[in-house]
Amino acid sequence: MAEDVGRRRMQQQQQEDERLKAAAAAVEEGVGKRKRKRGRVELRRIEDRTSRQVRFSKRRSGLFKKAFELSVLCDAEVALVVFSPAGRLYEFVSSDTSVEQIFGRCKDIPDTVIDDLNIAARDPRGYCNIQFDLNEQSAPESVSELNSFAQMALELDVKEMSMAELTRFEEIVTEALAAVKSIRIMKVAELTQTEARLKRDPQKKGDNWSGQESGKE
Amino acid sequence: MAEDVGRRRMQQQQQEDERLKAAAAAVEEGVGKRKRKRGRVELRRIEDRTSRQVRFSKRRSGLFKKAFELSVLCDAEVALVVFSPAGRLYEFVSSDTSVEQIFGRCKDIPDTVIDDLNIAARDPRGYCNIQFDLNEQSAPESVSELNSFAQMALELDVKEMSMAELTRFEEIVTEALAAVKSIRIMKVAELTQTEARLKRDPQKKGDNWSGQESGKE
DNA sequence: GACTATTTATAAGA
DNA sequence: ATCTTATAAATAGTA
Repeated sequence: MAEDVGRRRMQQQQQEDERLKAAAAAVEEGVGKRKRKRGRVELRRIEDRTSRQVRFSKRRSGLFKKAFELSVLCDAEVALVVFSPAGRLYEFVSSDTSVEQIFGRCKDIPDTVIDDLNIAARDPRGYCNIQFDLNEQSAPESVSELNSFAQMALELDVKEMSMAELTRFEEIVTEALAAVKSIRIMKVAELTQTEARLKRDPQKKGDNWSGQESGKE
Repeated sequence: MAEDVGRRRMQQQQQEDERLKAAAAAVEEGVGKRKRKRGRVELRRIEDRTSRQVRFSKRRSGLFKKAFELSVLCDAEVALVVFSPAGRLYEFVSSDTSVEQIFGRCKDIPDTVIDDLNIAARDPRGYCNIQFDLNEQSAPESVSELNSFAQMALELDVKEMSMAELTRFEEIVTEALAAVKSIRIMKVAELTQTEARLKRDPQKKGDNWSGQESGKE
């Protein structure tokens, strides 16, 4: 790590820190009604009805726009469905196929959790789910998973979470558990075999774009 | 950066024009030196393969983040599926239901086209999908477990833990997961009951803004 | 993956 | 809801 580089990062990091501090402060003083800076929002359910409605409208627009742009720019198929709290449904599909068709394609493909945002990736061809490959870091960023969870747990009151938050939280904990298990198993293997010499041919976990991509994505 | 304050609208319009002109110019002069300004992109399929891949990654991340934020902030159900050009599938679902379930809900609702962005809205009024009727059970007050775990996760470096620590940690996470699950289940039951009650007494909604929205369109 | 220059998105206000 | 403006985020291009 270069020192000067770290200095640069401080700037961006400051924003994160501020958010964390704000969240922590909000938790401490209970129901914060402080005057936040414009544009900044803590990631939790908006309590005020009107405000929530407005934000829903705006953000929904933004989300659909983004989805549309992604589909055009990158020639990707995108299907997006949003239920408002009132139960109204909004949907977007990039191609001429229906939502059901696109989603029907999901079924036969096994899951592979990719990151901490509840994104799962499936590879339609040659999916071989490697559970624990001791030779590799099968739990690469899982630690960050734990950290994000821990952070979330500290910032939010679990009992006050909305369904979406709770669901998300549960997913994170699930991932965290998987991560811990994986880490422990690797540790066991490490201790058992002084060295990793179980090196068969490291199979590539399928390709997504050009065929040679290590790690995630 | 304050010289242009007060002319935002004009500027935005100008930017649009610039984009169009630039695009037209680029087309005219063929493959010129099109050194586009940063951050600006014309809305059409990116030809360069590598560039397309990079943008896909970045924008996909952004899109999923937005989807997640919308689900949390506005307590909305969101289902998002993206197929990369290579056929890899990424998906996000906000609630505890599967993608298929959420999209299954779309079928019986008549469409209403909203705008030119292929967004359709459907009003679910009149159909029922309540499935589970759970009786509220003992609330697992193991929230403290979660907090202790969170604390632990933040203070300790998971990768540096001893076997004993790891094992203990795994236990805690397991407990935490159980706690979160039961909390969420209870919440689901809660919501379900509320929902059922609303179905009977449509008068006393007051939980979302459906009343105001119902007149729209 | 990181670094900025810019553009976008959007939270408050009016 | 609409428009404006200040700020925060996203991200295109780069090394």
